[in-house]
Amino acid sequence: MNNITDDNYLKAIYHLKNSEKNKLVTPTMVANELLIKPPSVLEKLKSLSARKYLTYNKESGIILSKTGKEIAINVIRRHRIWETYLHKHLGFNWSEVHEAAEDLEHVRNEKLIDKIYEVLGNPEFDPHGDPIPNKQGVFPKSERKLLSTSLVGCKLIIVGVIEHSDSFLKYLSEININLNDKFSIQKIIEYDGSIQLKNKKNEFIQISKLIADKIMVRCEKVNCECK
Amino acid sequence: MNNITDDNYLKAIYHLKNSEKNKLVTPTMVANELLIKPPSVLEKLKSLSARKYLTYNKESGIILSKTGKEIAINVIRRHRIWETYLHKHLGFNWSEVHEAAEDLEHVRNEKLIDKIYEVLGNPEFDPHGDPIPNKQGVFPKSERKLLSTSLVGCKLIIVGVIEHSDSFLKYLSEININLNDKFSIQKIIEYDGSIQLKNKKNEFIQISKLIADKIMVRCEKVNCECK
DNA sequence: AATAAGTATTAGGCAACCCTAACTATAAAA
DNA sequence: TTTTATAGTTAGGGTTGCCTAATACTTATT
Repeated sequence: MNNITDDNYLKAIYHLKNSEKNKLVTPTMVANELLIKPPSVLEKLKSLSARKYLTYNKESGIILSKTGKEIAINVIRRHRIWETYLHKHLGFNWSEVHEAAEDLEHVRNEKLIDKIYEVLGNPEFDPHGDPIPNKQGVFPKSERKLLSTSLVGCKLIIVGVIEHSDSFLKYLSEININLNDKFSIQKIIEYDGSIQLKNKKNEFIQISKLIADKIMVRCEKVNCECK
Repeated sequence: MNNITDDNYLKAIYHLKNSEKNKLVTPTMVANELLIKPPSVLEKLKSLSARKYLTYNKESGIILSKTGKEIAINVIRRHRIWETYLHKHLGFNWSEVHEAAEDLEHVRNEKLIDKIYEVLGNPEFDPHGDPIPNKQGVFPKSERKLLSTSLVGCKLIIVGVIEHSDSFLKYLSEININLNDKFSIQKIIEYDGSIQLKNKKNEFIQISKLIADKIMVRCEKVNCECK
């Protein structure tokens, strides 16, 4: 439970690095992510870099060191394991898990996290479809891609979402799209990029491009053009 | 997760009040309990009393207000529910539960604590035999008494321990005394107050007065003199 | 009553985190 | 190129939570 702030900074930096690939991570980006002001970030960066968790300069931005990355991955690991546990063992739904996990991720008791990981059967993905790194910090491989990059005829399985907001997750539940559901792509409207899906019950579901950009899928059609 | 320090102060004060009944709670006692120095306590007391969680003056010592007591009981409730959960659902033993619970007790997600309490079947006692207050803050009744106040012939069931230290709990396990075990009292040595117990397998276990002072029991012999 | 011992308090400091205000680069736009 | 934003930085502040040193009380003990 010590160093909750360190945890949060390192996690935020890690996330930023991975979301905006190739772009560099700046103090202002971190400030926005953590809902604080840039000077606070600057100050903390000094402390974190003094402890060799990262380096920072204007040219290359903030770069996590090996140790810094390990800590961040560990926080993410704990977060996702808890989310999975809350979902599978305590009946929390898609949109409820995040908040509780946000606190639980800071509990550093190793035996505890090992135990619930084991009880869950060493899962590779959390209830949002996000990969759970193993104890060595290695993420599982998967051929996930954005729904919006799929083609007519793709046989899809929903493997994850990019946005975790309550409203988004609730919307998905409402239109009957849930993790591990299977769909085929019926039609893609050129005009606005919206997609018509067909589910197992032969019902049709219409999805806007905006939504399709936030859903991760795996295409199970052999040799599909989409890959 | 906010106000972890407030939680810890209020919990410490509550515990002190209840352990040293009738005695008044002083700043130095709190400092010792929390492993900090008296001036830190004095300072915090100002803040807590400004927020009406307690009152303090030299004559009556530190006295929790209704709200203060509620918060303390809630922390204790969360702690004991987690301990029970770790023990029953995650296979932690007697001496392992405390440390993890010390962090988990600060996670304030109500749905989470309600859920695990429910999954456990609304238990009334934790793995150390300590009572778990219900959601309204009411502790369950029980006729527990110290083993050291028992008499020859008592038919006892172990319902709790007063000390939670690792070494103590490990010792009890080693000499084969565990929660809910049943014993009868075979002999009491006047000279040093040590007690000879007989277990269900007719094995004898010798216990010093010091140990007997830290074990809570319930006597199941009808109309026993010990009450 | 005088000394010793321990408790309560005040004063003054330090570190962690966060903030606003103000200044400096830097990059985009006019 | 000059203006205008925007991002980065520094300076200076506030709060919380903890500390040491010094002082003021109390309470035993001699």
